[in-house]
Amino acid sequence: MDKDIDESLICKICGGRLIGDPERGEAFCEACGYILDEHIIDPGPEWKAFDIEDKEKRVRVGSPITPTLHDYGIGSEIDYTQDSTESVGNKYDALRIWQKRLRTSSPAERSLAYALSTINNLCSSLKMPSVVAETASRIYRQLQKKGIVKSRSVSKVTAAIVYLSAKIHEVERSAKEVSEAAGIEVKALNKYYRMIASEASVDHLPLPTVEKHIARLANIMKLSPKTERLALQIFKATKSISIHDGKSPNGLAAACIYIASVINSENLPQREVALAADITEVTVRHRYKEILDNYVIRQKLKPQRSVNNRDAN
DNA sequence: CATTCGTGAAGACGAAT
DNA sequence: ATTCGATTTCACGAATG
Repeated sequence: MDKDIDESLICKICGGRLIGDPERGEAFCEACGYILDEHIIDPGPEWKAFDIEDKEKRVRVGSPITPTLHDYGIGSEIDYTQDSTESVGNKYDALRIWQKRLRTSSPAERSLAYALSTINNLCSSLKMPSVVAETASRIYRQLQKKGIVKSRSVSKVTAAIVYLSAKIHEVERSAKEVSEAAGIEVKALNKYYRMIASEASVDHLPLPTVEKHIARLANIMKLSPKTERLALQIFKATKSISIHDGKSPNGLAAACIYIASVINSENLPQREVALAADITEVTVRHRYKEILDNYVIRQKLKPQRSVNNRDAN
């Protein structure tokens, strides 16, 4: 049964047999106890570059690092068994102590570890892609360095950071959703969000989001592609005039969808779009009335009647 | 009956003072 | 810090089909 042992299953130190799976870094030598690698190596892609920053930062070495762990997942401890019998053993004892201190003993590190696990929990309960948690973790580190998080509620700070991170990655959730998942007040979330958004060095929040709201709402209420396209069309057509200023993007998106559904005779109840957009029917009514008051919606059955753009400038 | 529409009062928020 | 204006929400009733 030894014949199917290949080269990689031989211990490089003593020539003994390796137990386990060396491909995943989980193997150790039967004879001398040598551990091939103490890390579990993800055999998948070593890193994913979501943006330029990631491309610069990630190196093609070692197990994938992640900002979501307080030591970036690269923590290791100096083995007690190795070298401890040599004359320099005391040196290693000292190193071991220092390493322990650096890893978990400083208050900053401890709170960081706690905050990052809070972030991870929040992101997973909101079903967000892992990149959101990673960005959130990076932001948290930034703010901790600047002393922003000191003496502030961890749950509120982390919630606000996740909220911001979701915006950055264009998987925005409503303030209500995030605050519920974090177990804090919506008002507190917004307060901390404002503070954090101004402190964190986030270059550009991705553009205004009415179009994205339409796409998101269309997605969650399973709108027909036809209606979604029409809703977008309506928004673009009405965008130029002043009626959109200062209105909530949600309301605009909901109104466009509602109008589109009526035109396509899908006739969604206002209640449904309002519910999906997390606003009230009244707001939907206001927006859609404004749009109808200012624009003539051309019936598609009689396209020859009206002209395309009555409002050139 | 369900849905839609209109309205005043009230809360929340941002801008201006 | 307070005031003011606009927006959104709530609560209600009426109109529509």
